[in-house]
Amino acid sequence: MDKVYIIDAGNLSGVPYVRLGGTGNFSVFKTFDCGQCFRFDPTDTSVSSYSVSGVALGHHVTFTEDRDGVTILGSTEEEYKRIWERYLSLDTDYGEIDRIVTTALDDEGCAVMTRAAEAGRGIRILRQDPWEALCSFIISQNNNIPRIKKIIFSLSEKFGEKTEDGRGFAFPTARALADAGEEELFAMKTGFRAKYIYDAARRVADGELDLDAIVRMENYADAEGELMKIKGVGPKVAACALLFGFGKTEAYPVDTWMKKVTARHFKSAPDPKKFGKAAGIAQQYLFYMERYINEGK
DNA sequence: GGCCAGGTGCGTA
DNA sequence: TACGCACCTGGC
Repeated sequence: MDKVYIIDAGNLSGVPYVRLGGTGNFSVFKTFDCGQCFRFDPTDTSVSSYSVSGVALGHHVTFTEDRDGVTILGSTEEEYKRIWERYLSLDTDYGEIDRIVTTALDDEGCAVMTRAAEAGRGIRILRQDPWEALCSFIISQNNNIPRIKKIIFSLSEKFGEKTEDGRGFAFPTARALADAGEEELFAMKTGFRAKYIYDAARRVADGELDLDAIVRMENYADAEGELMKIKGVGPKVAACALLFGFGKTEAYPVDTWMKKVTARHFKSAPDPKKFGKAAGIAQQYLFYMERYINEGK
């Protein structure tokens, strides 16, 4: 298992950067291509390197991978340790997670999971902001990724704070969206989801729903139940929010892709409980394998 | 022009 | 409990 370490840090025309080594088990491409996050776009896709840029946790950054490692442009060494190491889950031992994922099922299931883990190796579950994850996956329902991104971008542009470097916009707070009101949200092309976003924003802004308390909840069903009080939040949206924003790695979102992959490779759907806290990563590996197959590569 | 997209709520049996 | 169907919008 590779241990990620800082190679060096410095400034590039006034913009701070950190270079990381030991990133063999971290793929920028797969992490930002697996549909967990809607705020990053590819900015450099040349043969020898790959970059994505976007806003997370209120900061605008660029993540670049090449054969030497990963560079974070827009981050000091201090910010890496305080923010990005955790955001990217680079503090987590994925070797151990992969071991669980590939050994938890029966022989046939393990064979499938071994292939899935190979396909998805390098994916990291991002630790995103709880509110942003919740709101983003409400928007994602019955929707496609380009349009989800577009809606989130325009919501951020209109109701979010500008980032420090002035290159992007933070995701709007629940208070900002609650104050905007349902009609304003509808005007942002959110469609029938406007009332759902508004319901979520209002509950969070009013303190009726305490997202930090949900982060601290030990019991998954309790956390899921709390989120599902919101209109428009069912098991799938709750699972995505809990996995990508609330640190609940036992969450196992089942969507149309997962139904396809399950039907294709398993006699009967695997029981996510068997993966324990690794269920979310198992799900991501299966999901990624299915998308990879469908892209015909 | 109709169908579909990383679901959910609601009405009906 | 278990279905079927509508839902905003944009892209094909």
